[in-house]
Amino acid sequence: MRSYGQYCAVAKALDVIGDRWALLIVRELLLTGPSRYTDLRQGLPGIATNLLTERLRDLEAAGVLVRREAPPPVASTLYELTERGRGLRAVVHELGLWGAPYMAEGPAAEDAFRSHWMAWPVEAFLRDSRPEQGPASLELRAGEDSLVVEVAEGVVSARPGPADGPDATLTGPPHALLGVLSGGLPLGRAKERGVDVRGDEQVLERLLPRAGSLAVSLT
Amino acid sequence: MRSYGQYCAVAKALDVIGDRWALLIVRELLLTGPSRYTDLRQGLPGIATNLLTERLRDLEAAGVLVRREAPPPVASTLYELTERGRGLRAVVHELGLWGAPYMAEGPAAEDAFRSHWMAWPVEAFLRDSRPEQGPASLELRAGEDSLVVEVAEGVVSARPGPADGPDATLTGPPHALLGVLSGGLPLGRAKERGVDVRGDEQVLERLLPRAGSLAVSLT
DNA sequence: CCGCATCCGGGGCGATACTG
DNA sequence: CAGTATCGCCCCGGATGCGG
Repeated sequence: MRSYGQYCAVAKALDVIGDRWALLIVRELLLTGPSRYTDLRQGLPGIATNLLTERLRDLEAAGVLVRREAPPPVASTLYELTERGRGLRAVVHELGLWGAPYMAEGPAAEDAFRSHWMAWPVEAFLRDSRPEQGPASLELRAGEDSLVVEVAEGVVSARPGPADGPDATLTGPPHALLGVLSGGLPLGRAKERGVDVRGDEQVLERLLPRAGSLAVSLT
Repeated sequence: MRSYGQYCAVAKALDVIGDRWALLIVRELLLTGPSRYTDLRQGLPGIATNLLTERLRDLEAAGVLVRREAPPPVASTLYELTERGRGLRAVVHELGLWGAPYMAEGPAAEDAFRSHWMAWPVEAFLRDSRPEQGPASLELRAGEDSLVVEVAEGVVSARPGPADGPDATLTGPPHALLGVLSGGLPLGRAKERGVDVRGDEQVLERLLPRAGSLAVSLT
């Protein structure tokens, strides 16, 4: 992008990651780790292929990410954040916090959704209230893809799915699932809104926040 | 700007403040408080007047800022952040932290600079090491305009200048002044680089960080 | 002087088609 | 799978004009 031409740290940052789609590419790499071109495209619905290529080049030139050749038998090029790129975690996190209220309205008619985007609310909202219990896993499905939430020794983590024999599976529309994650939508009401729970419901009780306990509600 | 069409908090945030110049307008209002159109233009060198107008309209429609009619005898319209707009402070702060390393290289040939942009490094870097002493003031000048730093009872604050009888005045090129503020450039070397100190130099010793004590150096 | 509105050229962006 | 090529459009940038 054209430089703002201002000797100011905020302007200099925007010179590098202020381009359209740039921070969303960083979001994808933060959420999913090293990714192939096609995976990035999958996680960035709406992006034009030439723009994705151009941004990847720009961000590589700026030292935000690197291309890496995966060893055989995969034999594919991977895009991976550098240390400098991972330094954008706080920026993306604050943007997500600020944008969270817009999620309460529910998706616009044409909005796309990917389950792995829930990794951010999962790590922001979910806590292990029973750290003395053994490890457990939970699969979230809100469309084609899925997200796996794993908890062990008090630590909650998320990664793109699917899960291998999860203790529970939560399926439903994105808005309802986010409502459940944020604690604003009790499980009973969520079921009325199309959320389906399979497996051990106690995993949910272990992880979910209490209603109204958070500053941000996605209901 | 055109929506990303993604049901994700980060994308929704960028739908609102991802437009070019939008976050820099927020930066200005965070730094200087309620401002007139002309003052904003002064603090945003390089912006086209139609774009400033258009962004102000967009941000007003989004609830980030409000227009307010100043009472006589000023009789001017003021632009002011809403509570929601002030919520962007953390976003701008993290962007500044991430962009700070680019300041170390010094300004590009065509970079503009405004003294009040130093308000961010001032509040990020300066601490009152002698809170038992009375209030003091310091004026920073790096061009036409100036920034006033005031310290009282351990609290350091900054506002656009000029100062009324400051205890000390620091004048010089932007890069050198930032080096002094960040603690990476000792005052002796700074004087070799064109920094001029007038008044009570002890005010500086009271405020400046020790060399190397900060994670970010602007030298 | 302040606070815009209008006009126009250029380039970034978006959608699709195509290729090694 | 991982891009390249093409093309239309709209946003952006710079200049100018203009009413209060």
